[in-house]
Amino acid sequence: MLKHGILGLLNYQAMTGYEIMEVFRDSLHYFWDAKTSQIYRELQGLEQKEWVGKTVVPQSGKPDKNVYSITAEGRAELLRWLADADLGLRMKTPVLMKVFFLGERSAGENIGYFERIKEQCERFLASMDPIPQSIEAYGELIGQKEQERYWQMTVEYGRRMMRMQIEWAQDCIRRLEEE
Amino acid sequence: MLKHGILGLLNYQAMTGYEIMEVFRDSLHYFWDAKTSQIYRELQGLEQKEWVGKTVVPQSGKPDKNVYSITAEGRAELLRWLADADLGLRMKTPVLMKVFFLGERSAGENIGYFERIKEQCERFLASMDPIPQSIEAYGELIGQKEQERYWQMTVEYGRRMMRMQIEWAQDCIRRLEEE
DNA sequence: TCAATATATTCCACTAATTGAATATGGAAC
DNA sequence: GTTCCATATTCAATTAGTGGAATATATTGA
Repeated sequence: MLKHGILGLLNYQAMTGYEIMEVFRDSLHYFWDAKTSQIYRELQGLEQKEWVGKTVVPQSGKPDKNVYSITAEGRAELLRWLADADLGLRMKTPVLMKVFFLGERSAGENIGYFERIKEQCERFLASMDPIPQSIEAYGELIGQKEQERYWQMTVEYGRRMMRMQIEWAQDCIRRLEEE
Repeated sequence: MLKHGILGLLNYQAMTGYEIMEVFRDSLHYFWDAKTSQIYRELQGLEQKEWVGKTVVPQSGKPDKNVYSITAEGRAELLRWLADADLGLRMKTPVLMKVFFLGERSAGENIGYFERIKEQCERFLASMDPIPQSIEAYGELIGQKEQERYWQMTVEYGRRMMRMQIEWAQDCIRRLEEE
């Protein structure tokens, strides 16, 4: 998955590992968390597969930059992945793994647990407010205005997800308070 | 995560790897998919950590059964994990990794993509109908009636998640049809 | 001027999960 | 009677991801 995410970004423009890390940290972070070390390792893997090429850009003083760009094969792989029958709906939901076993704790403690979920989701929801703006700015910057609508769809998903979790946590609290 | 899920199940009653696999396949599957081989490997890991103990039960004809049961340390670890500050909200959302890069394809193709998401979620939502019943039956079977309410909460999350995704996919289609 | 932050990358040990094959037996259906 | 399914477990190769340290320099702010 991360492999294809990186491929997708390099399809917009050539980038260094550091720049890719920044995009993940600042923009994709809310649906895919990637550690710097993994991004660099994936880049090496992509290079071996010849889905990306590396150009070393010497810099005076600073260490050399490795600028990666997508190859024709890489682009073909990106399109293959997008067309793949796997829609990407399967995912692991760690919060439910915990909730499933919450019976080991007291109802009071668990109400606290759901309150914290609500709080965290509310804070996150609020923090998403400026994202549509920065998406627009980024689209403008890299000259990819047509992509924006899809990026906005991911933000919309994030928002709906947070609202859903807030309502669900509220419902769980109601169930626990009921008796 | 899987480690703690297994620990949670063994906390209800002693089980073989095969029985744990069945629970994952039949009940936890919709929020945590676990391969049989991984369950057996995790059991070995849990045994090494002394969070579970193994009793070999000889069977006539059939190969011996390894029945695992939780230890005092295992139970302590389960409670520690439940009380942990990490609520388990961070997760990877592969569907959004794809949607983010859908701009490489035509609007028509992408409408098809979202239609398939809607269909799959609707099918899944319908398939969840009998789950609350089987949860009740399972709770009765293992004499854990008090746990049921938490299991029902995970089902409720699943339902809300599916409804959210259906509405979101519909919204994405609307956006793509708009112009 | 000192410390912190940003740029830029690499390496390592570890944990987690996937995929699939292999082994072995009992029982039910056809 | 044999094929398939359920029971029951193990092994191996591979991929994916975590967490953190190490290295090196430039710029910014207090």
